[in-house]
Amino acid sequence: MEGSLPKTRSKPRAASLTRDPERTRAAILRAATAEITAKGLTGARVDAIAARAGVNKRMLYHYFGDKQGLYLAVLEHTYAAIRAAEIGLNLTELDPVAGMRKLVLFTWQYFIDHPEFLSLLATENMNRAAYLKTSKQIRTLHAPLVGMIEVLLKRGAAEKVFRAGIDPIELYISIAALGFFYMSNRHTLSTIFGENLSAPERLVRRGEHIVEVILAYLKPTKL
Amino acid sequence: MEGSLPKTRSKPRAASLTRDPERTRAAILRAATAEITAKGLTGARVDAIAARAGVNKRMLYHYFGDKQGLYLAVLEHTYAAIRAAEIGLNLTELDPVAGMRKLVLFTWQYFIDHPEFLSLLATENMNRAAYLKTSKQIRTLHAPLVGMIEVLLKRGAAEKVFRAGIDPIELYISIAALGFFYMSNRHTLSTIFGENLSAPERLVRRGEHIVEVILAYLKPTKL
Amino acid sequence: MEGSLPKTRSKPRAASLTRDPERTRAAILRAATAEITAKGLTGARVDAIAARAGVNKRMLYHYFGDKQGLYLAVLEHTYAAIRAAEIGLNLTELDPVAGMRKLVLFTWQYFIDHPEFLSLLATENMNRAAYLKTSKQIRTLHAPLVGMIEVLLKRGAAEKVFRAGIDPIELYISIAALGFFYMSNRHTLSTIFGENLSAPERLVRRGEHIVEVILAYLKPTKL
Amino acid sequence: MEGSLPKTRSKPRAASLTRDPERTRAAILRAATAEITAKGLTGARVDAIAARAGVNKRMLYHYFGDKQGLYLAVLEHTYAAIRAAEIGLNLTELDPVAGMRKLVLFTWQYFIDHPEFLSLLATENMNRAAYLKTSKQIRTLHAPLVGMIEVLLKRGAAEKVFRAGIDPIELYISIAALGFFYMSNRHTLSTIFGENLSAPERLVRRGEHIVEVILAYLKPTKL
DNA sequence: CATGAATGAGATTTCATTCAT
DNA sequence: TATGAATGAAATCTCATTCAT
Repeated sequence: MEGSLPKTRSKPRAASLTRDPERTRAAILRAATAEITAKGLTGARVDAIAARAGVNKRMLYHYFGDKQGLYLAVLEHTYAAIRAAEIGLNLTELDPVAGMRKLVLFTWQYFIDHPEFLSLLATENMNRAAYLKTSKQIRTLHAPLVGMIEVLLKRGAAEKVFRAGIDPIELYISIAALGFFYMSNRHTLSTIFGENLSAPERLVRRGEHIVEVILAYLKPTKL
Repeated sequence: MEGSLPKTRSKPRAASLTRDPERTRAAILRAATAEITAKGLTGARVDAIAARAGVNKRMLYHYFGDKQGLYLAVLEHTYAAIRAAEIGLNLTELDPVAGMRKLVLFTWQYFIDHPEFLSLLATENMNRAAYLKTSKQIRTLHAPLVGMIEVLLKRGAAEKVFRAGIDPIELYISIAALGFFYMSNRHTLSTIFGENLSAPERLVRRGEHIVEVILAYLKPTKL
Repeated sequence: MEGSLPKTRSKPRAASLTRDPERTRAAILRAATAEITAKGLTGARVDAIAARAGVNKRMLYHYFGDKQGLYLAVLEHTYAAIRAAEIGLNLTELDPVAGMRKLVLFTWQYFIDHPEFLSLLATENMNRAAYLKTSKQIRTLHAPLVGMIEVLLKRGAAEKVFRAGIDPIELYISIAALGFFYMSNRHTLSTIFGENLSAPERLVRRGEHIVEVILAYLKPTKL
Repeated sequence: MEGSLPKTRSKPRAASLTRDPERTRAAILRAATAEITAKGLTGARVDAIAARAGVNKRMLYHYFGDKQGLYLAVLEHTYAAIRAAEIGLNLTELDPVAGMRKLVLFTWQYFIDHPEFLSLLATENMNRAAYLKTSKQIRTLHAPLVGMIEVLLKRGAAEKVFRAGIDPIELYISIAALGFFYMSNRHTLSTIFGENLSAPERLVRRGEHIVEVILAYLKPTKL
């Protein structure tokens, strides 16, 4: 009978914290992202990642093969995140100036919110993009972005609010550059200029500056 | 308390070829710069640096204390080099627009010519500028640069060729950003945009673009 | 920022024989005690300790952090051993004179049997007890010893077989001194006096001498 | 003429600090004694000795051959010093009790004043007196000391102030032990007993204790 | 006599990875 | 699935000693 008094209790198994493969995998990935973006690929320690994830070291190898495999997983996961975020941007429904402003500010805010993305790009560039080159999806994923910018530029030129002949890739690199460099290099810049560039109000001011620079560049020259 | 006489060590052999401390120090610094900028601080190997410099490993410790001391020396030396080059520009003798153009193009060309500078900054920022903050010279090293830009901006405003109220630090960060990001991230950018951003003629075009962006931003708004 | 994927390391081979953490830890501690007491802290070699323990060198760091941590463990373990042995004496059940005699002879025999204890103390005193001072257990470890001696002295005074007013710490230092110095300095003493102080019968005679000295000191002065 | 105005001054040679072999040798010996007694033989650093002596490292090798030779010189010099001090003790002119008291207090005070002597003995004993055994003088140097004690003991026995049948070597070892151990182990003893054994008034008290212990031992047993 | 740069051997410590349980 | 002890290779750093100047 089920309702009877307990006799000898069955030895309870040690309460394994996870036993949930998905959770374990996710915890490792999160820990690895933090560790690798903080210390770089060679600086990151496998032991530290396992400890941070609260998981046995052996599990890293079980799920990701080796440290390099873990790095690739982190990279893919991080890129996937930014792609997902970009989907929500419906620039083409706005007027050209408002659309451009939105793109610029979105990009800037994304860098503020995702320092791990900046770190990872730095790491990957030091690596001469060795991994990224092996990815087939990456390339096609950026076509829509360039397309969106092209549409904005064309409509802006037609409406005489933008100059004609702007190269969308050159422009996008500049939009990214103005935010990326500020955020990725804010520690050295703060040190050499003796100013705290990470202060929230300073970030707002930087965002406005970037918008100004980009819009000034796009503005048609008056006769 | 220490017992047992030490084993007599084996006799060292023939001494070095140089006996020229300055040369040795410089060779180590050069080798360390190359190795550290290629592999990062944790990725760089002390053995590799010594081998590249053609000196005994022991010398690195003799001259620089330890790996971190060597890294700090590389960092200071690299920063000093760009700031020294900037001083040689003599911008204040030119008219404001020409002076600004010269500064922008110099900065851009410097990044092209000194990829090690870009790498080192990336490494140091991953470290949250921990080493740079310990350097006492660094801060004063940058005052002249900001001063030069201020002079240019003031004279440009007086001559009505620049807008008034431009923040020189904000401006310098943008000048640097437009070149730095392009060069430091050229591997990933080339991959995602499917264009070889390292081609010489492409670099020239980027330089012109940066000048355009900066000058458009500085241009006074017509009424 | 760290670039360049790490070289894949060569695959480790067959694992150890034991897989018995307690045994491994104990083996390392035993080997370290032997090596450090024979050569001193700086003279002891980590490689030699690992070899003597029959374990991989890496394990020393796994269990004890570093060489200093290992030294501290040796120190604590060695002190704990003598204090534990003392507690087993049950002195308080004997009459005062017999109890004191037993304590003196026990202490003397302990020094004969544990030359590593003498060496370790010499090493640590050269260090100005720097390591011992960091140990939290050590202090409390000695309270029982002093307590035991106090009880003996009080009972002896009450029974008029000991003088009153004896300081237990001063007394214990003298008990230890008379044996410790003889054993720890027996090599130089044998040399300068031209007598083999390590001969078994000589050790017995010394033990009797120490008992005599201590009991003469404790004896109440007749009027 | 000597009184004329100076013309071109002869280039003054850099003011070499020493150029005085004896001074240099003595400085090295002093520095080596300090370093070796503080850190032990293996713990002492050749560089540190040279720096402390304010002398070029090469000089150590010039004067003493190698590190081991330097150790031997330190040992010899230190022994020579205690021998010199003992010469002034004219114990045999005093009455037995006063003479014994003087010997005990002299020995105690010598240990207080010469901690380097204690350290060196500890080091040499760890070394199993390997060096001391090679010295031919050492042995004969201690005969007078033993002789002095024998005379005191005999006269004391004759005058019925000392027991008969005391072994002078056993006694001397005890006299030395009671002071040596206290001083050489004062760091660990202070730590485990939680009392500052190095305080000046504490040292005075210890001296009195040692005298008491020794005289109680020598006292004839009343019938 | 004096300097200090240079050396080779070897010390301690770190690391990604694997294996017994 | 999960644990953490164990491993070999290689990293950083130290040291007594020698040599060119």
